[in-house]
Amino acid sequence: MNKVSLKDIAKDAGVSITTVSLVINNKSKKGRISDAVVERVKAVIKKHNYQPNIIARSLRTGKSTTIGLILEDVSNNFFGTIYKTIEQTAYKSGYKLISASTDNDGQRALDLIEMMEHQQVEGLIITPTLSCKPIIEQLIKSNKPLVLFDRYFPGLNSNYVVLDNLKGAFEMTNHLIQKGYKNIAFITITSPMNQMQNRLKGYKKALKDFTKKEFPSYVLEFPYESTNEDKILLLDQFLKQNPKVDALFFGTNYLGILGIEYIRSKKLKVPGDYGLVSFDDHDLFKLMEPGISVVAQPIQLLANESIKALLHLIQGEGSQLIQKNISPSLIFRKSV
Amino acid sequence: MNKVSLKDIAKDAGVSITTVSLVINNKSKKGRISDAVVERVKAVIKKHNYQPNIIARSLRTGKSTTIGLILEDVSNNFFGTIYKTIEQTAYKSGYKLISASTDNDGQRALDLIEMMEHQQVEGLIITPTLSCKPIIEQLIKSNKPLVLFDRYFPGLNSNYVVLDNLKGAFEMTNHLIQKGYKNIAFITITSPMNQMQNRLKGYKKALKDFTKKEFPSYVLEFPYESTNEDKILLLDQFLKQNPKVDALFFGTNYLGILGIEYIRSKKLKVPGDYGLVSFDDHDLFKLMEPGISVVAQPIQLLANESIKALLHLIQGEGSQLIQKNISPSLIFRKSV
DNA sequence: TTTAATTAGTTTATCGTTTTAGCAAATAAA
DNA sequence: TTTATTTGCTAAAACGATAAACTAATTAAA
Repeated sequence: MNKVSLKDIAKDAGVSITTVSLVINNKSKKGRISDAVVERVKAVIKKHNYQPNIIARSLRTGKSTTIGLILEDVSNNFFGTIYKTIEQTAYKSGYKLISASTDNDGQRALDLIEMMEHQQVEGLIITPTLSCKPIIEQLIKSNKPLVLFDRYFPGLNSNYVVLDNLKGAFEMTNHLIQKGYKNIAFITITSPMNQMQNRLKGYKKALKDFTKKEFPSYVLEFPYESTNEDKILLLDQFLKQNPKVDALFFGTNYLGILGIEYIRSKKLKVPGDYGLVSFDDHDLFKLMEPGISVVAQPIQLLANESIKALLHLIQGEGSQLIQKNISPSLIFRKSV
Repeated sequence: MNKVSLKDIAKDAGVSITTVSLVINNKSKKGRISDAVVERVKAVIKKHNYQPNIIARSLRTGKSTTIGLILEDVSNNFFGTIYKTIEQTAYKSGYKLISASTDNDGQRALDLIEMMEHQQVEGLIITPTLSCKPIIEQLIKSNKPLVLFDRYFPGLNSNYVVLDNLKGAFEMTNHLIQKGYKNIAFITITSPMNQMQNRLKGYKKALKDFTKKEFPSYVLEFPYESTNEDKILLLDQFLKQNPKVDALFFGTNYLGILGIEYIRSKKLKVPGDYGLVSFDDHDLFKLMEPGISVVAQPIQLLANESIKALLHLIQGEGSQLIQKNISPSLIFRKSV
């Protein structure tokens, strides 16, 4: 290889490698290198277009300048955007990123965390699955810089950045109430992680806060492992058993899409037969006729807060817990 | 740090670090280490849950076991899926990935390639922008393992994995002809890269091959920098100037979506007023009523071929050029 | 019996940095 | 003038692995 090293630069500049190293790391003051020598060395560096070998540097300093990012699924627009935003900030700050998707597979999540540890990442941002709890406890104990994303474990004192799911569901339910709907159904999926539970809580809280028994709660929870066909069937059953229901609030965007398919197959009208809203925005909700009102996540903000928090932890500034509940923004379209 | 190193294992097992290293790298045969010692060492490794320091290994071997992946935009489902698939295969093969998005920004693409070189990636998969041509030429000359993805430079002898865009456009145009459309418009965007040009070529080839002057060609090319509003306006103008047009073939999915918005705003019917098809699949095309027929890219296959090719190059097996034109699959829905 | 070959390891150099400790010369203080 | 301090720089150790060269003991061949 024609790669130039410190040694080559040192020889060409007629100084020791230590001197070159000091110049590169802007420690010439501390190393008491004269301005003349600094200039000379810099010139030689430029001449050879020298860049330090980061692997050697990592070995010596013990810092990999690598961050691990574990998401649910990068191929999905939400996580893809998160990834892209985090990546950009990380690079700007001199860190590289290694990332992977769990697809909500508990074992895979554990394997990935271990793999990242092995890759000597300096810190981790993780969208955890339930299975991660013990290992996350360990990581916290060992003082590893760690930020949970999208969901967290209420019992654990971890750093996290999540959407304020409760608030989002609460406000959207209020919106439906104000629009005159009396029998609002919340359609969700049973999930062991707290983000889904908080959405349900927000819905229930809205009903409770605003009413004197007028507003009954209708909750349909799909089993976690149910297929799309199962869900359509369950939804059909549910709506037949609850004919009074006049508005549907779907707990995630893919449930919302499923709902739309159902509505269409039954030739029902939105907002005529049902008011329809969903958690999480999606292209389809924007482009459909009518557009679907949603509780949208401020994706860039979530990503920025996460990486900001992690860099803060890595750089060891302060040791307070960072726990951010980011407010969602409601987007009103024509489906209500 | 409580990190155990080769030295610790060696001490505990009562052997030299070389012996441990040989065991770890499965070179005990070549190093003539007795089975008994191998077993003892392995036991100690397991006991300490030792994993070699990959940074030290990289420094010594000169291999970073890192692959660079430069895509157009990971937040978009197509590239996100590509990323995810490549990542999985890479990890399985012991490589880690560092990736980034260009957003089709020429300067950014160049910066990213340089950054990846600095990170000492062993090979690169790149979705190039026009600006990349010179640096790619250099990379080829320096024998860097390199696979272009999604598009390539016809003049350069590079490895690549791309969709057979010509074939896709050709077949879809034929499909429209067979369905009885006589005045098919191809709506595309001017792009300096060859993938868009090949789509246009495929469309023109189909018209030429199948007809004796019966089938005129109608091409609308949006300027590269036009806004969505510009495009809608241009489309409106174009259709008014060409009232005979009875089918619209959009060159990319986001143009297709734009087309659908236009159709909707004008209260036109598909396939009544216009047959409508698009390149690249999209959720919306599946879920709309009617579903839109598309030329779909076999995403997993494209990703697998790319990473397979790169690993092949990195492992230095054979030096023939790898140039894959992957056939698209046409998905027929109700829009024709 | 002597020599050669094989076996089972070890010693040492090295990858390219950073960092600690140290050495002269120059300057300041006593 | 002698001693202490500062200035300007370098030598050498270390990070944790791999790989080439080497040693000593045993076995096989001559």
